[in-house]
Amino acid sequence: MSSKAESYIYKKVISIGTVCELTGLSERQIRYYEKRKLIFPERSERGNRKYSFSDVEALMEIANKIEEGMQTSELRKELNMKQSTSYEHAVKETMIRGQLNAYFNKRQ
Amino acid sequence: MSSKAESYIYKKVISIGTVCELTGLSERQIRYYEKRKLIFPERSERGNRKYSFSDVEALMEIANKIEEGMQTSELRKELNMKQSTSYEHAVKETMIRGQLNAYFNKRQ
DNA sequence: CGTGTAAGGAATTCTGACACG
DNA sequence: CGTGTAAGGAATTCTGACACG
Repeated sequence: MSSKAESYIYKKVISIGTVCELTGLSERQIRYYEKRKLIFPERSERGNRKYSFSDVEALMEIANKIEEGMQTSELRKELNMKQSTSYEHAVKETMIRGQLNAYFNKRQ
Repeated sequence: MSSKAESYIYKKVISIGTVCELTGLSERQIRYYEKRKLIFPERSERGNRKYSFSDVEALMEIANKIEEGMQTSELRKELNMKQSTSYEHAVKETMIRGQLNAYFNKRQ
C-alpha cells in the first residue's frame, strides 16, 4: 500500500536551489551544464527547472570531471557514446526478438 | 559509480508547490495535515518546507482517508499505533540482542 | 571556456487572520 | 473540523548581458 516500485530516481521534482545544496554547485554552473546538453531538467508550468536524483548524481560526476580539467564538449562526447552504445544494444535486442517472433510465428 | 542505494524515498527535497502537483492537494491542506502532526517536512535554511517521496505517499493515503470521512485525530491515532508497534519491535530486538551478547561474552 | 554578478520582473512560499459551518 | 481566500513581505527563479580570460 505504501511501496510502489516507481523509480523516484528519475522523477523530476527538485528545484534548482535544492540541487545547489545537494551538489555544492552554483545555479550558474547548473544552468551552464544544461546549455552544454549534459543534463536535461524538465520545466514546471511556470517555467521553473525540475531535476531528478539521477540528475543530481550526474551533476556530481560532471563537477568531478570538470575539476579534473575535462571540458564540457568532451563530457558531451562521452554521453553520446554511452547513449549510442545502449542504442546499439536496444537494436540488437530488437533484432533477436524479431527472429524469435518469426520463429514462433512459423510454428503457430 | 552512478548507483548508490541511498533511499531517495526519505530525502526531503520537494517543495510544497511540487507536492501539490503530485498529490492534487492544496497548500492549505498540506500545511494543515502538518499542523495535525500527520506529516513532518523539513525546512530549508530560509524556512521553506521540504518533503520526501515518502511524505507524498503518506499525503495521498491521508487524502483518501479524509475523503472517506475519517478525521485527522483518528489518523493521528493510527500513526501513534504504528509507531508504538515498531517501537515495541525495536525493544524486543534489543533485548534479544542483549541476551545473545551476554551469552557470547560469557564464552569469550 | 567556465563562471561570477547586478538587473528587473514574475512566481513561490510563509504566516496569521477572517470566514463558513 | 477542514479548507478557501486576500494580505503583505521575503526569498526563488528566470533571462540576457557585461566581465574576465
